[in-house]
Amino acid sequence: MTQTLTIREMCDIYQVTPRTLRFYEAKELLSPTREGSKRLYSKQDRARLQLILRGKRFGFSLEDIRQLLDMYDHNGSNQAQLNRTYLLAQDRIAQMKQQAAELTLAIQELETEMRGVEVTLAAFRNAAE
Amino acid sequence: MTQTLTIREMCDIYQVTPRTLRFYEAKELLSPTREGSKRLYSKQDRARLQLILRGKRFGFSLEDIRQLLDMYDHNGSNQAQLNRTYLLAQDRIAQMKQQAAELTLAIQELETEMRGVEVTLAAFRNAAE
DNA sequence: ATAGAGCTTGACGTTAAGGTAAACTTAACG
DNA sequence: CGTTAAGTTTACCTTAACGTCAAGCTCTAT
Repeated sequence: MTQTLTIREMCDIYQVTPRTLRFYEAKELLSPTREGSKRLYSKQDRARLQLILRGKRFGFSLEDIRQLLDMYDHNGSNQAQLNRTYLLAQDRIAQMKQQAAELTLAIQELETEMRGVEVTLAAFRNAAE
Repeated sequence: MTQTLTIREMCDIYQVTPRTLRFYEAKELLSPTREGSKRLYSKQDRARLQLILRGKRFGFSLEDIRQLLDMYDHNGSNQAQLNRTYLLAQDRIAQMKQQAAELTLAIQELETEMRGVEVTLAAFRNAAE
C-alpha cells in the first residue's frame, strides 16, 4: 500500500504549483518515480518537500536546502562527502540557533511596539468621543 | 554630537555595499539626509538598517520589511493607516511565532540527524583501523 | 472518433535584490 | 594646479525562483 501521489494531489496538499515541483526536480531536490511519463510522489518525496518548504520559510536558498537534504539521506555518500556535509550542517545549526534567539527577541520588540500603537489607537478613538 | 556616518562607514559596520544602501533608499526603506550630495546616516537610519538586515535573515522580503518599519515610526500616519499597519503586524507576529516554533523543532531534528551521522563517521574511522 | 482533462517537455518572461560599469562632482593633498 | 579618493547618478547585467504559454501525448467520456 505504498500510497503514491500524482503531481496534482501534491500541489493541492502543499499549496504549490506543478511548475514548482518540476522546478525542484530539475534542481535535484526531488526525484519522483515515473509511471510512463507521469510523475509519482512517494512518502519520502513528501517528507522532502516538507523540509524544502520549511527551509524556505527560514530564508534558506534552494541550494542551501539541497545540501541539508543530502544529510537526511546520506545513502550513497562516501566518507569524505559525508564529512563535508556534516561540517556544513554544524554551521547551519549554529546559524539556526542564532536565528531562533534573534527571532524571539524580534517578537518581543514588536509586541512592545504593538502596545504603543494600541495606546495611540485608543487615543484616536477617544478623540472621536 | 549627533554622530552621523558616511556611506562607507555604514558599509564597513554593517557589511553591506554602497549599492545596497542606495537600493534600500530607492525602495524607501532608508532616507538619509544630505550634506551637499553626500548621504549622511543618523542613529535612526542605523536602527532601521539593523531591522532591515534582521528581517532579511528571517526570510522577509524588503516589501514586507518596509511595512513593518512603518509601524516603528508611525509618525505622520493617520488613524486608518495606523490601524491597517497594526492589523498587518498582528499577522506578522503570529507568523513569526509559528516560525520560531518550527525553527526550534527543525533544530532538534537536525541535531538528531547529526548524531546518526556521527555514528556513521565513527564506523568509517573504525574500519580504517 | 473526437473532444476534453491532465500530464509532459521546452522555451521564453518576470520579479526581487542587488552587481557592475561609465561618466560626472567635489574635497583634499602634494 | 593637477590628480587621486570618495561620493554621486544612470544604465544595463545577473541570479534565483518561479510564471506563462505553446505543442504534444494519453486516457476517458460522450
